[in-house]
Amino acid sequence: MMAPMSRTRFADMNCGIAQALEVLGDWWTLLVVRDAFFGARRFGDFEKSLGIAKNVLSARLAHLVEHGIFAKVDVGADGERFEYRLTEKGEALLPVLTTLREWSDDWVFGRGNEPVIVKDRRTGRRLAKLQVTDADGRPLTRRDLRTEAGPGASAATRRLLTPRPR
Amino acid sequence: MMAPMSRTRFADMNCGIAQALEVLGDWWTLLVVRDAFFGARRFGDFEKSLGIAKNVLSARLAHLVEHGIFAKVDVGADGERFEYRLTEKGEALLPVLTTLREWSDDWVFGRGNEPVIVKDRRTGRRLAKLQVTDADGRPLTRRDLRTEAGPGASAATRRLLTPRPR
DNA sequence: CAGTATCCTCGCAGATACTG
DNA sequence: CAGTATCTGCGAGGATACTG
Repeated sequence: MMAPMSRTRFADMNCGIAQALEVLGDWWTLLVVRDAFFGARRFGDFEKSLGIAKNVLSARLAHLVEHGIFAKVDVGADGERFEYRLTEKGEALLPVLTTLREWSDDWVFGRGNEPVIVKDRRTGRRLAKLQVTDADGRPLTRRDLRTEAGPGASAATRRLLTPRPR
Repeated sequence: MMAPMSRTRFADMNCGIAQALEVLGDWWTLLVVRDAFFGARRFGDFEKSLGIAKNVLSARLAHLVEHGIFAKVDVGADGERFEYRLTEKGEALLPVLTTLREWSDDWVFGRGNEPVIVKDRRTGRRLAKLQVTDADGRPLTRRDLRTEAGPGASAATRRLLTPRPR
């Protein structure tokens, strides 16, 4: 009986998508990057906005630095203070986040307050109706759940990463 | 002493990106979707091309069906045969995969055979040099690792999901 | 404030045997 | 061929105490 193997690594698959996922696929990773686009720089920024455990955040940041997505920059005028800043490689992830948000806008929430109808592409048959509601069952619109872009984000970035006005 | 909590769920975060990751964030999920774009339809198609365990694949497919990304279509002319087909919602994920692939092309591999230089965005300082090599240390180009698009993929899809010719 | 060090626990995933 | 059932285990991630 063979021992169960550890998780398969995608790094040696012959596919750019798999490669990207190997770097970005962890649960928190893309959210950390998102927060960076929203202006988070310091350890505490990420910690507060994500509500992530310190050790996990530490590991994620190290991982992202290791892969050249963040630069750990010494800004220690007074002592040892660091900031995590997006590199060019990191900033190149903006389109990935943008398309994720767009997909979510269109398909996880409705664009306005109408539910999302999931259809089979060929037959056109309705497969599911998706509607996000509040605790009382009243439908929520995408605007009710607006992402808050931090003060550090540029106007252009904020526009890209916040939900489209219907 | 409090018991450690289970993994944080992103579903109730006020952010479309988090919502999308809640659906797509599992390790295999986007690769399964990718294979669907490449023409995979049957259980065995995914199993073979991904080398994924049966039960895991089963769970992933069920998850994707549940979220309306795949439709489980009965094509049982002879008996009980099913196919998993992308719905409209599923097909809308193509831009997500495309931007992931583009990012990988540009930043994980070099575009051609030149290594990727990771720079700090502001200072311009070089942080890392990335180069994919074979077992003997010889640099590989992105073309050496070409993704194979299956026969089921349309020409347009294949073009979008395969590496750019340098 | 910015982490590091521990401990703990479930969730994901691998292997495999089994069913129609 | 298309799964389901079961067992197993790594490891990501949560909580918390501690350090400069």
